[in-house]
Amino acid sequence: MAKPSARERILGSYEVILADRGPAEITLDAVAAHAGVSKGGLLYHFGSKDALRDGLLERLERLTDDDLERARTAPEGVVRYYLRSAITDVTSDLALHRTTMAAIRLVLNDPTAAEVSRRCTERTRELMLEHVEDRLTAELVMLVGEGLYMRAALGEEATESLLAQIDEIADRIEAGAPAKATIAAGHRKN
Amino acid sequence: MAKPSARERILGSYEVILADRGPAEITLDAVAAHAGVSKGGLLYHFGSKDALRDGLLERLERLTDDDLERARTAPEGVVRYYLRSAITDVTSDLALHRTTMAAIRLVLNDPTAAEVSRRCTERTRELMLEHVEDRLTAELVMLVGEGLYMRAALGEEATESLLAQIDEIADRIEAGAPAKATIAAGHRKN
DNA sequence: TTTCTTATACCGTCCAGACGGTACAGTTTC
DNA sequence: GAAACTGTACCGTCTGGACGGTATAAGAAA
Repeated sequence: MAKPSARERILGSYEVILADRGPAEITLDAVAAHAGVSKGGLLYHFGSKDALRDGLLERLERLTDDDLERARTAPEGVVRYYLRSAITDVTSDLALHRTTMAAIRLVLNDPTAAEVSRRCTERTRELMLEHVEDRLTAELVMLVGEGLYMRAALGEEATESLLAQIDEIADRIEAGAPAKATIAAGHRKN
Repeated sequence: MAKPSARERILGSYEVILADRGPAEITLDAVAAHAGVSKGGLLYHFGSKDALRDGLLERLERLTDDDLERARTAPEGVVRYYLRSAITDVTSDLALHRTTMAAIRLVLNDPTAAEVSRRCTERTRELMLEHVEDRLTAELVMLVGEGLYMRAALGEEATESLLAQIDEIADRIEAGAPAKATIAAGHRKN
């Protein structure tokens, strides 16, 4: 990967600036400069700022699907895989994490772009539901994960100390879940 | 209450636009129009856009402190109070919620303003630590709450169905905590 | 083999409009 | 009569985006 295509580089710069400096500082000039490309060059690949946004969201969806596939086959199970990556990603340089951070910033800046992000969450939730005993467990795992992403987005230090406690977290969250066969002994919603 | 001062109205409009439409659409003109005030009038009260931001963050800090005081004396306990308001606030029109949403959008747009928000989180965490048995419990409660705020900020529908499950959520999270006192049995107060 | 054509991948400049902010004179409200 | 505005006019800067030009390489045509 000595030389990623200019297009990829531009998209990467877009993400980095979004994730590190926030939407307030994202301009075509800034992206072009960071990517080592002229503004004209940038506009050759992405005809508008909106196209840049669409490119990011597209990438987010692709990377998320890849990650869900990895989660599905993770030996530790979906719950622990999800929690682990929500914690680890904060410091790791996984492409998905950077893309996610950028997307969060983007969507919170301009709520009209929220659909893709919602779709990604929804798919994660579906996968989670297939792998836990009840709805509440899935909900809590998701919420803890979203909390971690929130912290990362707010620029708080990584909570790496949680890494060693993943098993305990998962155990606690699953603690009250009904045993395998039946769903929720009191309330079920449709 | 029939007529809040123009200053308060302006700040309110600033919050509403931030929370509903996002930082991308916040301009002095938009705020002035929404508040029913001329641009000159706006600038009379807030000499610059930054002053508007500072006003919001100041209000956030004040409302947060008020809320922490309420949490401290809530009969259901800090944990349940915190979870309940993180769920309820999504739909309720409490001033704190709107201010928080606006602040989240603001901070994620311009990370340099993150300090106040961090301070509020820190104070909440401290209170939480005083009222739970161990660190992990506090951490999980906070994370679930932050997850809920994240969802609200992303514009997802309120998870009101969780309201009925607050006790179960709290029980699960506290499940593995070293038992200093009876926790799961009933509401514990301090 | 040289020339012409076409496609791709850019560069650099320019411009209209938006935005933050200033200035200030006039008007209403307390 | 002061404080709290309104309204208008204006300025400098930044930004997105349009546009025309350039370099290069690969084929097709002569």
